[in-house]
Amino acid sequence: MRAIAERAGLSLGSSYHYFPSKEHLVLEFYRHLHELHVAACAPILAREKKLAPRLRGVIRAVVLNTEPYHEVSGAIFSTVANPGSPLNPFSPQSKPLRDEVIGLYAEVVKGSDVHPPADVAAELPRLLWLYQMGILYFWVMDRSDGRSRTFDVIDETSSLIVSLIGLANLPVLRKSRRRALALVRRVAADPMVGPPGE
Amino acid sequence: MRAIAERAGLSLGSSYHYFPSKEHLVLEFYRHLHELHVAACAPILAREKKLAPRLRGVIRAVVLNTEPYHEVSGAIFSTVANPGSPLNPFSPQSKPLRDEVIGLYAEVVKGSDVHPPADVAAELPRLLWLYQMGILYFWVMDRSDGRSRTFDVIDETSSLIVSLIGLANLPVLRKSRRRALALVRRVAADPMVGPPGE
DNA sequence: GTCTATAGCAAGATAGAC
DNA sequence: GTCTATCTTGCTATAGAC
Repeated sequence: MRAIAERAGLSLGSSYHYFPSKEHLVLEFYRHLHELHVAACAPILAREKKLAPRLRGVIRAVVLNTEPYHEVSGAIFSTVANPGSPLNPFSPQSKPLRDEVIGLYAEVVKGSDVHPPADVAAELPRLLWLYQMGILYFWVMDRSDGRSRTFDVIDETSSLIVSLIGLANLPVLRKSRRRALALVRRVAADPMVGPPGE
Repeated sequence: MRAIAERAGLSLGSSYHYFPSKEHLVLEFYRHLHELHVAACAPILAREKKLAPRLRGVIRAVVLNTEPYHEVSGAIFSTVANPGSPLNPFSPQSKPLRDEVIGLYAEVVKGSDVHPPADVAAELPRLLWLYQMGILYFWVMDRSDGRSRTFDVIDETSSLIVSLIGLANLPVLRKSRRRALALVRRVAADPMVGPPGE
């Protein structure tokens, strides 16, 4: 809070005039990042119709957006990782924003040329949100120059995911697919992660 | 440290006679848990020859072992999640123990009836270690009675992983498999995660 | 709205007597 | 080896003057 107040050209005390607590401030910060992200994604989603570049572009945009805060991301992550924290991405307090992000990934899939089977389509946005979380975790740890490792991982994994979706209908994979999706549904029904609109 | 000293029937000051810092204590705690885990796995690995129950048993044993510390696991996780912390599971300081855990998963695969292709076999132990990390993260967040959700996830995912390994040789999956494993090799070469013996 | 000053707390670690 | 007492630091948040 001291560092933030200093950057804002304010005293520590004054910052509490604008935000009642650190948590409120950080939640606003999340929302700010998300709005930047949505704006950065708009041209990508308008231009690209193939799923792979859509997914790749949106995930790359997350990292590019968040890059200015990489230095402090470790500290943020430490507090956010606490299961009891309202800032935890799986917490009920984070649910409104989480649902918006999941909605963005619904748009990534819906506006693409890929039309997965209904059971896949139903869970895919949430799974892609989880994928984004995984990438962000990798990014937090990544100390490579220009974050090249993160971008490498994004390029490869996004391509792999799209390939896997294409293969999901193969008879040999169908049984595993059904079991995996049933599991995702069960876990998502948990109040900690929660379905939209609860 | 205060709480630990109290549980040990010591004063705070005295606890520093046995451990030079909190980090040293926690690393010892990790090692203690790992040794319990190895002991718990021995009968499972001696009895079971099929990969699925071996993996399932070993992962379940991790959770069962760690269950007494679930209440504080969130706090531990908070400090451990920090990329700069020596207690971070991906840190160089954690490497000796990490390699031992990876070795345990090498044993899980090696002693089983499944003989995956060489490229898969080379990276599988590290991937299973990562899988264990993911399960532990889920477990930290899990507030269900008796941790039933975690065990549900373990049962399903371990089975799915073994199925996927069995399918890895299918011609339709071979290309994705090669790309995925190449990526894992590249990332594992990173000093943050690091190959054994560096 | 903004400031300074400080309350209040928790934590890691140390000093020095016994 | 163990204790008590304390240091030091870092943090969130508030009080109250201007």
